[in-house]
Amino acid sequence: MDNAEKKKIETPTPKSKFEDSPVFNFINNLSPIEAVRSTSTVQTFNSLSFTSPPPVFTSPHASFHRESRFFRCHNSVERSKALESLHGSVSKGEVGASGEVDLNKEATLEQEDETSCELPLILKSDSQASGHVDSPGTGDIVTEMLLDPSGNAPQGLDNASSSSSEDVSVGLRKILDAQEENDTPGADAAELLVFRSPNDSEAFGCLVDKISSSERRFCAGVKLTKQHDITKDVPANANEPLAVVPNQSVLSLHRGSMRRRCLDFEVLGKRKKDIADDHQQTVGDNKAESSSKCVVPGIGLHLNAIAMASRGIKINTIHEDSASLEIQKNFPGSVTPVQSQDIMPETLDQAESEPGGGLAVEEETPKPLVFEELNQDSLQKKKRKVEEPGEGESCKRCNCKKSKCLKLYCECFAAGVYCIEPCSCVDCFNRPIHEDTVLATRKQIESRNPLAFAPKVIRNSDSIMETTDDASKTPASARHKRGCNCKKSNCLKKYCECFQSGVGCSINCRCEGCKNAFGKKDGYLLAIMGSKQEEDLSKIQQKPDLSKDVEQNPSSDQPSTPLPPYRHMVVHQPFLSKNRLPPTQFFLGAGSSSFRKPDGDLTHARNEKKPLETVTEEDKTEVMPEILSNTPITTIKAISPNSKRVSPPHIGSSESGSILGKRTNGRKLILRSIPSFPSLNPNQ
DNA sequence: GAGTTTGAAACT
DNA sequence: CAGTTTCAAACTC
Repeated sequence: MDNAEKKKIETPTPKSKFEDSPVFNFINNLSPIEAVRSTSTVQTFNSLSFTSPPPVFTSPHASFHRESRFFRCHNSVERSKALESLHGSVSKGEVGASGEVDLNKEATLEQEDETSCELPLILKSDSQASGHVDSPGTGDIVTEMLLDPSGNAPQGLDNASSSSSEDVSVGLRKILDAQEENDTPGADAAELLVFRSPNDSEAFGCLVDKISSSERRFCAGVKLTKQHDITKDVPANANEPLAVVPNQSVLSLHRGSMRRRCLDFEVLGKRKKDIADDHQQTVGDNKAESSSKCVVPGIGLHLNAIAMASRGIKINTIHEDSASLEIQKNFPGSVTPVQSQDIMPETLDQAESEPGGGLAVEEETPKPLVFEELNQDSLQKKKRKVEEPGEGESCKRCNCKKSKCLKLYCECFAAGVYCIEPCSCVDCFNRPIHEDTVLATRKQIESRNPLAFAPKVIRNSDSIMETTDDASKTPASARHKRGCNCKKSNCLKKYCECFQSGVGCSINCRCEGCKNAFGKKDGYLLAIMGSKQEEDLSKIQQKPDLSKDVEQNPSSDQPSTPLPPYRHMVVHQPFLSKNRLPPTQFFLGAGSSSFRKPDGDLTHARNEKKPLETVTEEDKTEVMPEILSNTPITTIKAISPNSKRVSPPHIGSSESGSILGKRTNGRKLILRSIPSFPSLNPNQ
């Protein structure tokens, strides 16, 4: 059935024969839904087919898809099993099998050819889909599904599923074949499909699903070996990284996550095996291995990586703002997963691709696509430069003596990354070799505290800038999840987690004598109080639709509106959804710097942004963030004349719990995540 | 680099 | 939940 159909489809059949051919039957079988599917598919292809990875397009999409995909991976052991089984079947298919396999293989090969070039993984898949008109429709569907599981894919699948489940398996086989075939891009693609998600997921991770994000981080395992292989394959000469650079860069952009050194608990299957192999080979020289990992500057998937990345970025951005410089220095940055994405991929790729790889701070951020600029030599030098002195900074390293790096005391472990060579830990168990142990320990810890591995800092987009221009410059939106408990440091040293994260203290803090430069607890409280009052007033004065207000806010919002900075970021990263979540990233990236920017800049940014985004989107984003954010804005009065946006919820009560608002809290979260996704497509 | 301080994490 | 201990980072010298 499938074969016949596929062949028919592939080979241009005279229309006259259609009636007789299976194709005809196939067509007949097509339901109205099918038509819809094709339509959607077409759209997808069109957009995707445009090889040049429009940052805008890719990132949103990618992140979007990845997220869902990742979840799958994560949630289901089945998946790994399925993959394994499929994997196993691959060989079988090659040997024996049906035409399907052959076809698939061919397709795969073609894909490789096409994709092996410079196209980002995403594009690879895309190209596959779009490029192969003749390829089995099912295959396309599968691809589509994989690429965008959350998006249109499901529909396509449904339709496809009607044809048969085999199709799906075929599609998977394709991927697997590619992978098998090896380190080549194809393999990469396979991995990408699976692993890219973590990255992006992080991006989304923000407020909506912290927990999940934390897990994702952990899951975002990366097989360095593979990566290296990829690198080699791309250029004819492996020894000449230079040639590779461009390609890698491109690739890296889209699959930065892969390169991260992370704990991968999810997919233990093949990758795990590989890792184990690697380790066995280098058991004695764990260091060597780790070093390789270490090479990756941003390695740490998680907070660490982010922080590092953000640092680089920040430094650049920060310089602009002299005032903020000091603080910036002290604060590596924020910890937002999202941000990492932008930065990390490149950094990682570069670093990895290059033997000496270090962290090219300057290049990474600002100009993601400019790989050519990076001269390998210079790059290496830079990296080394950065690495050496900053090693401590660029890479998280622990110094654990007794915890075996299996407790949250260990920064690496807490960040969800494996310890690497540079770590000075003793009896470290936080190594890929002990993956099982690590996993078990992690679970144990999570059982105690589900949020143990969640980001410590929650950044809300909206509130970000709510602070006024004020000196306090408190990143209103960003707050430490649990708050600090400082007694003697006055929240002015890195002992204080709030301070360390570059965020102000909040109600959650139990600190004494808080003088947090990013925002005092008192200020926070006052802000809340003030906001509440304002809100009340506003409510009284304007009882119109809340929804209306919310929507209006974005556009009409006062300078006080936090959005601006946020939007500003958006420009670079066109995710609508990100707007909210990303705030974090934004926040971080610009991190502290962002909020420090002069109002003028902010305003400007706002203005610029507005045009870019649809009002709707903003509205959505706007509303949500507010709700979510506890943001205490120090100068609420000045800020929110309208007081529309002013967080009604916050006002709810002086206490954090109440602040969020009973009703709003849970509900808001949901709204946020859901609406944003759909919106993305339309914009694109 | 060693020693001290600090506060989070872990334990009771 | 509170008190205590353990731990490693941050800090100081």
